[in-house]
Amino acid sequence: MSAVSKGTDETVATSDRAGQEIFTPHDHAACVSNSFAAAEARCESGKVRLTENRRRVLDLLLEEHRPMGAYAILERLRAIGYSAQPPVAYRALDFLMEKGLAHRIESLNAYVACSNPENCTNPAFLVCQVCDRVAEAQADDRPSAAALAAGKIGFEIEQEFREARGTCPSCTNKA
Amino acid sequence: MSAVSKGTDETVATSDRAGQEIFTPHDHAACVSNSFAAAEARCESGKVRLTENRRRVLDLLLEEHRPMGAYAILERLRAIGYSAQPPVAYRALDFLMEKGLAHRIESLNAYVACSNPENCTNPAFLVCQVCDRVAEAQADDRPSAAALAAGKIGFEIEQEFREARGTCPSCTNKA
DNA sequence: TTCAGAGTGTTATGTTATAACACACTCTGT
DNA sequence: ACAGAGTGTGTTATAACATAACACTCTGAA
Repeated sequence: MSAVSKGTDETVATSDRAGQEIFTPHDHAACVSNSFAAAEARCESGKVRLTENRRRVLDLLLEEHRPMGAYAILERLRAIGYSAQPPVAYRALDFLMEKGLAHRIESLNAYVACSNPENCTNPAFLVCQVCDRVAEAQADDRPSAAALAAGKIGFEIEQEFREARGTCPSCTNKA
Repeated sequence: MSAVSKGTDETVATSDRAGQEIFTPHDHAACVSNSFAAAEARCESGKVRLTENRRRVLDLLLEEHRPMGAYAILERLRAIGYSAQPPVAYRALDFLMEKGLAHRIESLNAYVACSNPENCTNPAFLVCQVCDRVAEAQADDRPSAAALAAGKIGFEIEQEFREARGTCPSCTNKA
């Protein structure tokens, strides 16, 4: 298994992290190596390991660079010659999410690799309903509407989900 | 079928719409009549009808006042003597969501009655992971982090999902 | 009165996720 | 060396959530 992408649209790097790198060419090889570097770093300290299975799933997510359902991941794993029952995918995904290397897109029941694992605290996702890609944006530092409401009533937030469905710029232009 | 609640915790009305009415006593009978009034109003103009099925499902959601899975709804429908296959629930829920009378909680795969159907545009949901209730807050008028990111890259947002998982005040106090 | 559109009933199936249990691997302390 | 704890895997089975498809009924307008 190679930690390497499919080789499409990975020519131009962008520095802005507003999310457009997903909908336009970007330095995908860097994505991959960043992500694996972060993954290894996060396993150094603890007792957990970046095992073969977990690598493979991370690799698939990075390669696709778009949300994948757990069963799509399983199919791919089988295609490359591994036996894989559902728990295999879910365990790997749980690990990756726990370590901040992947995110669940609630509105799609699907999973994506984190596009910025070094610096990912409050991601918001822009989900293109045409091409099915997802851009990950870092939320700004203003408290969200949910956080404000929570503060008012003494609700303690543990995790926020922010997702938006719509049409990405390149699909808008095609239409 | 009565458009009436179970009769618990429905004593004190609150006027603030920050969401606390879900986690504290409130005038539940008013909820119910507001919701049915809105439902009827939204059927006046069009060709669609607030049919028995749709009434029943709305009534159940209002009665529970917490998220219900589609299959929980089906169980309840059967319990009160109606045959009900999955499409029955999903069709009613689709209708209610289309008319803004119910919302889907993506992170739970569940549905709640809208707590403020007259004035509901950008709801954010606070989901208590202990008691399983959901408060619905109206988002403020600031653009969300997602909207800002979207604006920057020309992504056209159609719908936003804002959900937060955490612990509600009364469950925090019990702990 | 008939026709179109809206809604229902039903069967079957597709999709997503987890429980549970036996086993294997890898450290660590002795 | 090896026992024990903790971590991870393999596998079977099943739970939970959602939709496709088709025949039928109802209602209101032409």
